[in-house]
Amino acid sequence: MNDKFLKPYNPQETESRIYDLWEKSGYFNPDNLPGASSRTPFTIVMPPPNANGDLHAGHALFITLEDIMIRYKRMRGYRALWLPGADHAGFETQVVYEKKLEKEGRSRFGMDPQDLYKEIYDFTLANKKIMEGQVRSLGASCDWSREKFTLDPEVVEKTQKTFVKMFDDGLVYRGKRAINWCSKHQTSLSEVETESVEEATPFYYFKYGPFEIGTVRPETKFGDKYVVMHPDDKRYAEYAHGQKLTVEWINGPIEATVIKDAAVDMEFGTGVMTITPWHSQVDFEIAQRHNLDIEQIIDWRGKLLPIAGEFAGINIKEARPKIAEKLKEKGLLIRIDENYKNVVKRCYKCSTIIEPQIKDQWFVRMEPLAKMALGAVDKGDLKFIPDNYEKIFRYWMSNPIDWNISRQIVWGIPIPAWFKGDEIKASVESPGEGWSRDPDTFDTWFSSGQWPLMMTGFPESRDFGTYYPTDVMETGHDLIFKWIPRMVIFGLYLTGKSPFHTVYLHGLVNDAQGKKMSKSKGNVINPLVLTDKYGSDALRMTLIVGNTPGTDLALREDKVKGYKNFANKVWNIARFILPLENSGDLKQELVDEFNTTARDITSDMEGYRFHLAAEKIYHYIWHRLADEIIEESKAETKGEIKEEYKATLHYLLENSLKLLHPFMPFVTEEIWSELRNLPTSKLTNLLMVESWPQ
RNA sequence: GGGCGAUUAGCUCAGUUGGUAGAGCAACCCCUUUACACGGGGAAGGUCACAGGUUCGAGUCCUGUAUCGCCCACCA
Repeated sequence: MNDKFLKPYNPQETESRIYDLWEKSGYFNPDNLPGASSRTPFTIVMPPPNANGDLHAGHALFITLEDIMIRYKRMRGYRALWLPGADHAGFETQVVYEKKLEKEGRSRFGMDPQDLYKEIYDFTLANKKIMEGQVRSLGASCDWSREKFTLDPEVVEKTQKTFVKMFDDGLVYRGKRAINWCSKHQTSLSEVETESVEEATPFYYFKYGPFEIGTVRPETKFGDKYVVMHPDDKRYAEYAHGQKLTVEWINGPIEATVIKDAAVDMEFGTGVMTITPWHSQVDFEIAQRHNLDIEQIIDWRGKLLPIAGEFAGINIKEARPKIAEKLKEKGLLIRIDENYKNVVKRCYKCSTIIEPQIKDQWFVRMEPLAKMALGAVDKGDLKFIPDNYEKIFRYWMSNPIDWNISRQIVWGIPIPAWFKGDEIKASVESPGEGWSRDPDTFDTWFSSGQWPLMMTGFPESRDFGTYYPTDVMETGHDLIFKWIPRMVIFGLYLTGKSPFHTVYLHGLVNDAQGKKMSKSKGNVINPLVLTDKYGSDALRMTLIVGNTPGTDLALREDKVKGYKNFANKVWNIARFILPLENSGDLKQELVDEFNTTARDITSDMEGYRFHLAAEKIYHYIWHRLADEIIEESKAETKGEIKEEYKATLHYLLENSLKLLHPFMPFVTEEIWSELRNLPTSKLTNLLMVESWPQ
């Protein structure tokens, strides 16, 4: 027996060596597995980590979960393929990079877009490399030979072709609509990139001619020359649609026009409102219905335009109280309701209040696509774990809002759209002389939504035939709206098949007190610090045991320590058993008992109950094999082992290592090589390709 | 305003189809016994949020209540 067994298990000296062994074996690529062509494929596409920072605890969790599934299926005889990649993460990365620029006293505004792109590209590639090393350190048995990046030229071109196809199919349109504008980041954002927070906002009642109007946004009211009420509202029956009135307003008298529209809620406020179509989707729709003038009041930086007269150039935040004050001086302020609660949208990155602005953008028509997705769920082609997420998915798909895919940032895939006067064309290459390209880039989810297709070699390749549709999509439950629907939609639209049959959603990894980790709270736990200290196997077990799908997990260091002790326990079991001669009969009742446990664990693995499987193998190894069976095997004479136990102990150790391997791959593989007395240069007979106990 | 989830031992959490409550850590007692002190043995600890209901039987199913958490939402 190797001398290293005389010392406690040392993950630091073991893990990277074992990982190299696996990687060199070539078995991460399932085409190299013994009998590959006759194996049934099992495929997982790794959610590509954003290549803009270190791996966090959430990454560690998904890498562990997916690696468990892949290792299990590989041992079960499947052609197990796990496809790794990295995401350029458009807006996310640009925000990270802008912060970096800010620290250096620089700004992206005024920079040459080409230079900026090049800088972010270098930054991202450097991060990507570091990140890949971190994924390896957690033991991920993914096929690096098939790795892709969302900005690989081939991926970019395919992504653009999808847009062109959707344009031809009438599924994308260029249109004016109220978009979510972040005045700090100078870009539009999709619905999922904003967060709505309820806030107490003063609600002002102003006198507007003969009417009383309510608003939370006096600063938008300069252009309000339409006063709208419900056609059935008897209180205002004397006023006719289209009637003109002269009213005294902020900067003097204006001519107001009465508009009757059913969009007005008679119950709310006074039942009368003035509209600001450029800065509200509801108002914009009313304006379109009646063919009204639409005028911008607030510029792209959040300052008032010349229409505001004396207030022009003032930031809207400062302008609001000033304008209210002026209206009060003019005797037009009736009262203020200070207790009004209003929902305010903010940029999910910088919390800047989102300003609705009307802008020409590309939108994806969601309704027909959402119907396809619902159909897949109805047919049972798409299942969710835990299953309550099906309801959430259905709800979202039943109320789809057209998706704005235009972003005014350089870091992304260019939208292949071309303009010449009023003409619009969609094509990857320039249509010719005189056409200018849309300067915008795609929302990052437009490319990551196609990720399962890209990773499997859509539209035609040997891989695509073999590995698409994939099997499981494992990701965080926070992506139930952001990512999952988009992948399902693109998969169904482009191939007619859902890109996966099962969606496994894990919860958030919180701090030891169960509180959400955040940089501002300073409670972020770096998983790599834990693996350095206790080993990756220990962290993996910590993240799995007791962690049910969809439920958040509190990451406690003492738990990690506990599983480091377990790794050492396994090590010492090996130390006890390995020197014993492996011969003679098996004790059938112990074998039967083990097999019953193994079947139970297998059933948990098949049912995605990894938290139970992990706990059961842990319990068996420590409290049954070590505490009881090994103790029983000791003879009266010191140092002697009962003859009839020897072969059985070998049997139980070997098979326990197999059951434990998906969870704790490093320590089990290390013991296995000693068990098989393998020279480290020999790459066959690795535990990772052994058969799962039946 | 809707929706979802949670409420089980001091702490963090398990408990698949209903059958007299489990783990890890912490705390208590004993043991340096020749695989392991990153260890072993033992003891202790819960009216499973509350109130009803279904059932021979409910932590597990149904209804309601309370508290906490998360998500969604273009009523000015």
